[in-house]
Amino acid sequence: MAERKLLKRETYCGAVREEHVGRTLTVYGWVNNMRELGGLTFIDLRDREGLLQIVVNETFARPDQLKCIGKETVLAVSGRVVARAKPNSDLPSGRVELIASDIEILAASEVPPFVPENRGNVSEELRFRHRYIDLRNLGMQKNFKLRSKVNLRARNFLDKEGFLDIETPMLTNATPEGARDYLVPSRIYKGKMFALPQSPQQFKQLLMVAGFERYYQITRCFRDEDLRADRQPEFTQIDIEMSFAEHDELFSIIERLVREIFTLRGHDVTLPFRRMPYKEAMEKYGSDKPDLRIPYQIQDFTDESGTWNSDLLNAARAKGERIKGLVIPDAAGFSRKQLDEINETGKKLGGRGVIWMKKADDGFKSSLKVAPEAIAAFFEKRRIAPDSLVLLVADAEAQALLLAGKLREFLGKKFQDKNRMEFLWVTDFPLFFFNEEEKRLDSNHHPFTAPRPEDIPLLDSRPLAVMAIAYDLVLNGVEIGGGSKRIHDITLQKKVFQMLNLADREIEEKFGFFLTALKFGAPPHLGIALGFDRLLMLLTGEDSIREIIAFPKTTSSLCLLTGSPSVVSQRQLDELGIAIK
RNA sequence: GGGGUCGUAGUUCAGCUGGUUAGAACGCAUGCCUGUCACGCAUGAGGUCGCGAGUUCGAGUCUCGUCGGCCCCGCCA
Repeated sequence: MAERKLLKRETYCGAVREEHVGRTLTVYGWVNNMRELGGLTFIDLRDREGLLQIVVNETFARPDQLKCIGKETVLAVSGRVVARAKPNSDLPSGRVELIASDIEILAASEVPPFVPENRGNVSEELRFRHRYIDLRNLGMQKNFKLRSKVNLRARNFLDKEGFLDIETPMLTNATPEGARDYLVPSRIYKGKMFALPQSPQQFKQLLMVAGFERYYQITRCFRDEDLRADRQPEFTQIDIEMSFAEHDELFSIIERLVREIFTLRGHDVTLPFRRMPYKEAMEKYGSDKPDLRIPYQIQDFTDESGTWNSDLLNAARAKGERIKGLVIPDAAGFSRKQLDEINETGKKLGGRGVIWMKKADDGFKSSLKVAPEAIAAFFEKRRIAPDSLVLLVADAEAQALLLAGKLREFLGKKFQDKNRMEFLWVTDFPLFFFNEEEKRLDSNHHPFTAPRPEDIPLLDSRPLAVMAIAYDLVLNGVEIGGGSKRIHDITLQKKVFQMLNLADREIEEKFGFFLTALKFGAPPHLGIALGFDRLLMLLTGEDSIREIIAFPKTTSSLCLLTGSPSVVSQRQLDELGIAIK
C-alpha cells in the first residue's frame, strides 16, 4: 500500500457541515454502506460522530481501489467538501458531501456478521460475540458518550461539594453477610483468599474515622449472584460517605447530584424528591421500590368481601388472610382470555390465583360466585368507576401485598412512560428481618446500619420493631441507590453483631480491625451508594443494563467475547495450592 | 436451584399431522448501471437444521439428555 501523506484531521465525518464547503478535508472512518452506480460510487463513511457521504466520481484517479472496499473497511479520505444539489434531511451532514481525491485503505474488513446499523435486528448472542462491532452502532456510541459525561458531571459536582475521590482496595476480605463473594486466592499464603469487594463499605467508613469527612468514589463492585436485566456480576457505584451530617443533608446533596445528571438528557427534575416509609410502600404498592408512574394503588377489601357470601373468601378470612385488590381504570373491557392470562400470571408469580370483578354490558360479573347485587353494592361503596376492572388476591397479608404489587407492575406497563421520572426516597426500613432459613435475625441493609436512637431500647425486647436510619432511592420502580446512617459506637456495633448471631470468633476475624477503629474516635457518619449502571439505563431509556456496559456478561455470567471464565493451567493452580474438585 | 421461551444459510426468519431435492428476504460474489442515500437490474455461491443419544423403514419435525441466548422466581440492595 502506497504511503500517502494525509492531511491532519480537522473534523469528524459526522461533524462536517455547510461551513466546510469549499474546504479540502481528510476524514477517517468505517464504511457504513456503499452504493455503486457504475462510473459513480457513494460511500457512507462513519465515525463516532456520524455519517458523511463520500462521492467517488470520474475525477478519482484510482477507481481500482473500490474493489478492495466493503462494509466496515477503515478509510482515510481526502477531498473537497461541496454542497449537495439534493440534500438528505435524514443526515446531520446531509447538506454536504465530500468529493474524494485520495483514499487510503487503513484496514480491510471481512464481511461482518452483522452491520452496526442493524444491531437491533440480530440476536444479543451474536452482538456479544462481536461486541466491538455492536459498539460501533451510533446509538451505542451515544450511550457511552453519555456515560462518560455523567461520570464527569458527577465528579465535578461532588468535588465542588467538598468530596474527595479516594481509592479503596479491590483485593480485600470475604464477608460473611450479604452476597456471595468473588474469591481471589493468595499465592503467598496458600489456602487463604482475598475477595473482590461487594462494595467499599468498611473502607469508606474507615475513611470517615480517618477524618476525610467527605468521600466519594465511582468504583466497581462485585457480587456472585444470579443475573437479571438490571444486574451484572460487576457493576459500578457512585459511592458516597460523609461525617457530621444527618440524612436530610445527604438527601439534598444526592437530589442535586441526580438533578445535575438528569439535566444532561434535558430532564427537569423537581426537588425535593418524595419520601415514603417502607411500610406505606408495601401497603400501597406491594413493593419496597414502587413505580409511581402507575396510577393505581393496592386497596384492602377484606371487610367488603364479608358481604359476598363466598366460601372461598370466607375460609381465607377465617384463617386470618387478607383480601387485597387493585382497581384498574378503564380495563373493564378485558376479554375472558386476558383475564385467564392474568390469573395464570398471578400463579406464576407465586400466588394461588387472581379473582376479577367488573361491570359488563349485562350486569356485574366475577370469576367468583358472587351475586351481581353484592358486587354492585361493593362498587358503589368503594366508589369504583364502572369501567374499572377489580382484581383480588387472598393470602396472608405480606404475601397478598407482594402478589398484588407484582400484578400492579405487570398490568401497569402502559403507564411506564420512559420520559417520565418519578423519584422516591423509601425510608424507615426495619433494622432486622427474621431469616426463616437460618432461624435468626438478619440485617435488612447491612450490619453497620444504625437504628433510630429512640428505638435502641427495643433492641432486646422487640428487635423486629426497631427501625433503621436507612433509605433507598427509587426511580420508576428501579432501586438506584441505598444507604444508611452508620453505627459509630463500638458498644452498639458489637451488640448488633451479636444479635445477628455471628460467632465471636467470626466477628473478631472479619471485623476485628473495624471494631478496633471504632475505639479511636469514629465520627458520626452516613452514606449512600448509587447504582451508576442502573442510573444510566434509565437515563438512556434502555431496558437492560447491558446496553450501557461496554463488555457485559450474559445472564449465565459468561463473557461470550473473551470466553471467560476459562480454565487455567495446572501450573497456575499448583502455584496457588488449589485442586479442582 | 426452579419456571418460561428461543436455537434451521453470514443475518433475520418460514418449514403442516415425521416422507425423499430444506425455502424466503437481506447480506455476499460476478456482470451491467453517472446522483444514489434501503440505489436499481441480471446471474450465482452459500446449510453438521446448536450438540449427543433414542424411537422409526425414514427425524429439521417426536422423546430424553446436553450446551448456549433472553425473561422471571429464588438469590442479590
